[in-house]
Parts: sequence; structure tokens; C-alpha cells
Amino acid sequence: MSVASTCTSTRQAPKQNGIIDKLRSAIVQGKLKPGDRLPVRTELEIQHNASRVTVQKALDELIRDGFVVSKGKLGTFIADTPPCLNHYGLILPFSPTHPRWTGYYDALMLSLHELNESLQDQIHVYQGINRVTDENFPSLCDDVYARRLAGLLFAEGPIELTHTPLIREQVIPMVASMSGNHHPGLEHMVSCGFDLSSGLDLACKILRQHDVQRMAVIMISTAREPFSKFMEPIMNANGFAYNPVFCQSAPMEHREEAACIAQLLMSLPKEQRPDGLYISDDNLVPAVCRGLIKTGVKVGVELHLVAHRNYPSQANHILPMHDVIFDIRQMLSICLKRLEAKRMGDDSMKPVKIKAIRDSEIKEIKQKVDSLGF
Amino acid sequence: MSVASTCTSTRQAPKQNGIIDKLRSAIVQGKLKPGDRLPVRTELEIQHNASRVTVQKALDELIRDGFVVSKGKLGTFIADTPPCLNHYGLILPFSPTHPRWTGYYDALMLSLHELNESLQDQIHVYQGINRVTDENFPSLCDDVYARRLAGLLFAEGPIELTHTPLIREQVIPMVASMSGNHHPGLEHMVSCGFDLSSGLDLACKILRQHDVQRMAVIMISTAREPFSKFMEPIMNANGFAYNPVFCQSAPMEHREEAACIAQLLMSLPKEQRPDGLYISDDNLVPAVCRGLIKTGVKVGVELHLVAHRNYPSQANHILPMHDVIFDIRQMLSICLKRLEAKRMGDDSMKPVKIKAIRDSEIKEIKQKVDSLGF
DNA sequence: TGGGATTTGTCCGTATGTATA
DNA sequence: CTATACATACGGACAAATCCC
Repeated sequence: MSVASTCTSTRQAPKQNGIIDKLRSAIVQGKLKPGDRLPVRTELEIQHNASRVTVQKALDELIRDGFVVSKGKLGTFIADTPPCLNHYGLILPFSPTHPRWTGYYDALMLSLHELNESLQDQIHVYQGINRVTDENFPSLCDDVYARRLAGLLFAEGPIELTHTPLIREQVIPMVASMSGNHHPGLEHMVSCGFDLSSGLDLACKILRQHDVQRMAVIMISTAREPFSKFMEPIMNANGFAYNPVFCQSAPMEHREEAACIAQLLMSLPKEQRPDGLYISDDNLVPAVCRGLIKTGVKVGVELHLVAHRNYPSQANHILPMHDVIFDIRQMLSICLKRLEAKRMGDDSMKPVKIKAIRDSEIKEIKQKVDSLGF
Repeated sequence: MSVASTCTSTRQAPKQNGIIDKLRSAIVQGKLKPGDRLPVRTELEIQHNASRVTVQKALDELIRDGFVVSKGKLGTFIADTPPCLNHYGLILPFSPTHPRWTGYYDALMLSLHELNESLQDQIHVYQGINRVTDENFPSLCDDVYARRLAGLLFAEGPIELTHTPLIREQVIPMVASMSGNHHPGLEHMVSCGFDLSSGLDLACKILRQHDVQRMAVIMISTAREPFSKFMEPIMNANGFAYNPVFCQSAPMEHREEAACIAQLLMSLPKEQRPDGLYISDDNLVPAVCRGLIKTGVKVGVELHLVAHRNYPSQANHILPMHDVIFDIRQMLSICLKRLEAKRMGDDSMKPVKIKAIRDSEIKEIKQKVDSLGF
């Protein structure tokens, strides 16, 4: 949080960096464990054939980065929580003021708040890292290559960064949460995603319970392709006809367009227009509500609403509606578990598809975190 | 943005810190100006009666903090934009996930984005600093005492920090934006605030234009006291009767309560209930809308709405309403100007009360920034 | 195009100060 | 009180970069 930047010097300082690298690698690889005592200065001087100042400068940097702590007369020790073992990075592609910031990121930050209380502040958020030219990208790289992080968790597949050394080299474990399309070069990072079809299925079931006859869906434009695969079969399986006209979308950058679409949908003759609507992205809810209010349709009577919601976020609905919930905390936990496993050399974990739940099925985070071994 | 923390060593290092302090003070006081060349190392050694390494370590820290840059054979120079002259801190009392985060902070961040493009990224945001125990407070103090900041701008009067050394000592210029109550010990910091009475006045005028007969106001609970001073006279001056029953509030922590209040207000018999409503805080708009929608009142016909809005924020209204705008960019500019003046030793600037404007009166930031000399 | 001059930055070996078990 | 280990400091040497002639 400090203003200071960790600028690596322009020169190389081979000896100093040699010592730093050697000790740091030993910590990263587990040869030196938290609490272990380092040799005394004179011993390190001999081991590395270096002088007092050089050894000390190397240790200074390791101390600054939190790898070791010195305890006066007791000696110098590996820190209890060296960053390379305990400090994860969560990468969000945008910052909160960016037009493409979404409710999903809000939910992630909220989950983090809850998790961090049980996890001793181990997750650092990097906002606005989407492409190489983004302001914070260099500092992320710095932190990764200086091993100040135990792993990276991308809130979205870092598509624009696929061909950067950061992603190609994977010097530290990295996972990404991706629900939608597959992207070449990122497959090995995908560890978690939401099962969009389960959300649609749950929405169908809720609307069925309210005797809906004609169901419509409004989604984010980029979701249309993944949806196209399961849309018709799932709707049919739940007894709904699949009507392409009732399946509309708005782009994330212009979510307000969803208002017009909602209005248009409800402008059809009463016996033809939908009497059930699934808003498959929480970011579209305000706009859709705005549109529906203008039409004067009686929501809850003439039209039943179901909306996607990312769990820890508040459902601040203007109109009465049911929730189809994706639990972001669950996603975070799975990703962290996978990162931990990867760090231990286990890369066998299969990507998990998280299913949508109703609000009655939300579990407390405390149990969940405990059951995952945090 | 880096993970690394700027931990000052546990020991004192008198010589090294002596050199750092001397050079840094010279920069802060303007004895050394950006672009000036420092004496060569040997000269510094002689001046401070210190050895090579000591001088170099001192310079290393100044380089890390951005006070000086070294250009190889050309020598070592004062940085073009040393932090103590160019790097301001904006302090927000909460973080975006805190229940007391408000739309005002959103607007501030948006203004900053605009400003930073013309100002070369000189403003750093410290989130979640409200009281001494807050996580980021120590790093803020660090940055202030290491003179890594040219000044502080508090988004709200730092009431909980009044008796901390940070506020009492004022080692760097500090200003605060406060619209409401005065707080002892902070008077000298107040430099800017919004003229709440002008907002009410403008709201009255807009509602008058729509032939409103009975005007109601919903505000944030803490605003009731400042409002009480001008409420009646301003409403009377605009031809409205002042009815305490039509003047309600909801606390920021429970803004959703405003929905019930709005419902209750509109439950009165049609000829008695208000036909004009001023929502004097943007954070209450969603809740009030939710409440009004439930009542089925025809907004724009049976009830005219006017709502407060912080300018660069999007007006994402669900219901048709007019805006009473406070321009946050203007506030930011004034505060920065005042900080600059304070730094130059001019503490004579009187606090400015910014008046509310209509959307037609919004000016482009470009002109405004230019006219302020940035 | 190249080589000397200058300045920065790293490193060595040693010495001293300081906190503490 | 003493021994130990960390931390700062000294002066000299030298490598690396680069401007200037």
C-alpha cells in the first residue's frame, strides 16, 4: 500500500543477487523452512566467498521482502510466512472505475474480505491488469520474478497476456477462473468456472414453479456462444419451447441497452410475450428493471423474474425476483486449494465446474474454509 | 502497487539517515530544485565525513523513493518530479467493500482518473483509513514522515484521527473536504465543501417549475443537523410550506430503510401526500426508487423527483428524475490548488463552498484544469 | 568510429557500535 | 559481565557505463 516502488537497480550486482537468489530459491523449494536459522554472517561470507557488506545487503533485501527476519543476538531466521509461500495475488483485469468493472469483481473483493480474516491477509489484489501496457503490469511481474508471491489467481483468463513471459514461463503457480470459451494457451491454468448450464436449468425450474409458459433470457453478448450449446436442450427438458426471439443480449460495455431490449420484449401482445425472464448476468439487472418499469408490466404477476447473482454481493433488487446464485467464495476456495496443490507439485486437479444454487442452499464461509483445511 | 513494504530498519543508522535527511530537507525546502546536480560521490563523502558505502546507501534510499535519479557518467540529479513536490495522497475513510462506501468516493475516483491523465499520475489513493487501528494507517504515516507525499487530501474530515501526531503535527500540507458539521481541531484543514443549502434551493426551483405543491425531502441521517439551519427559510423563500413530517432520513449504514420511508410518504391520501421529492443524497436513490415502485405511484405525473448527484458518476436512474449536481472535479481542483498554496507557505485561502448546478451547467474538465494552472 | 575521462555502483577486508541471552 | 550475533561504517579498489573529444 505504500507509495514507494520496488525498483530493481540498474546495475546487476552479481554477487549480491547470487546470494539473494540462492537463499530465496532454497526457501521457495522448501530446503529452508519457516523458522529455520540461517548461518551467521561470517559463515555466509565464507560460503559465498563474499564480504560483510555484500552479505548484509543481500539479507537487507530479503528482509525488506519478508523472506527472513533477524532477531538480534538469536540470529537470522526464515520468516514464519515468507511471501513465496503465503502471499497470493488476485488479478482483476479492470479497476473499479473502468466501464467493464462488473459485479463479479465486487463479489470477489467481498469474498476476499471474509477469507482474509481467517487467512491472515494473504491475498493481494492487483487491479486493472488486462494487457501488457497496463500500468500495474510491471509491478506484478516484479513481484512474481522476485518470488514475492506464492501464486496467481486470475479472475478472468488473461487472454491478452497469453504470449507474455509471465504466462508462458509460469515461474509460480497460476490458475484462472473461466466459465466461458476456451482459449488456446491457457488450458492448463483453468481450474474453476461456473457451470452456466446449471444456472439456466435452475432458472427454468424456478420459472416452471410459477407456471410460466413463455420464458425469455437476457444475457451478456459474450455469453451467447457458450449458451448456444445447451440453451435449447435444457429449455426443452424443462418443458419450455426454445424461441430464438426470446433470447437476447447486451454487451457489457453498454449494459444499459438491456433496458431497451426488455421494453421491446414486453411490447409484444400480451398472449405472445414472455411471462418469465431469466437475466443471466447480474450486471444487466438494473438496466432490465429500468426497462420493465417503463413498460408498466406487473412483475410477479404478469412476468416472473429470475436473475443471476454472485453470492456475497447484496441482492439490491428494485423489482421482486428470484435468485440463481453462483458462490464466489466457493470459487475462491477451490482456486486457492488448486494453487496450493500446484505449489506442492500436484498438477493433476481437474477443472471444477461450480453449479448454481438457490439462496436456501448458501453455506456459511466458516465451515467451508475449515473443510478445505485453511 | 507492489507487495513489498517499505520497512524502515530497526536500528538507527545515524550517519546514513543524516545524509538522507539533509538532502531530503534541501529538496523539500527548495534549496535543491528538480534537475539540479548533486555533488559527486567523493564530494559527498567529504561533506558528510562518510565513506563510500554510507553515501551510496543513503542515495539508494533516495533513489528508491524517487527523490533523485542517477544518470551514469552525467552524475546524480534531483528527480524532475520528487514525491515531496508532486505526489499527493487522497485519503478515503473506507474501502469499496465497506458498507459505508458511498457514491461520493466513486465520483472522487472517477475525477481522479480524469485529472491524473493531465497531471501525470500524481495522486495516490489510500483506502480504508478512518481510525488509527486501520490496516493502512501505518503505511500512510510512513509515507508522510519519509516525505514521499507533497500533501494530503482527506475526502472526509478525519475526525477519528484528530488527536494523532499525523494530524496534529501537519508535517506536510493537509486539507479536508467537509460539507457538514464543524469539528474542533480540524478547522484549519477544511478547504472545500459543498453548499448543501444551494442544493436544496435548486431542488425547490426545479420542483416549482413542475408545479409541485407539497415538497418532501429524504436525506442521510447525519445531514439532518446541517439541514435544519436552512431548511425552513429556503423552502419558504421558494413558496413551499415547511412540513417536518415531509422531511425524513435514513442512516448511511442502512440506506435500504429509505425504501420504507418513501413507501410510507406515498401512503398518505393523494391530496395530502407530497407531489415533489428531493432525495438529497445519491446513495439513497436506489432504495427510494424501490420503495416508490412498490407504491405504484406514477413518477413524473403524480410525483416529481429531484436527486442529488456527484458529477462524474453516471446517473443510472431507474425512474425519471432531475439532477441537482455537485461537481466533484471542481472540489478536487480546489483542494489541490489549496494544497499547492499551503506548500508555498500561503495559508490564507478561505474555505470554498461549492454550489449545486444543473446538468446543463457542467463544464468540461479540460478547461477547468487549464484555468487552474495545471 | 574509437579511446580516454569521469562518474556511478559493487565489492573487499576490517573495525566498531549495539542489543541481548 | 561477557560472549555472540546483528548492524553500521571506513577506505581503497575496481568494474561498468557513457559522454566527449
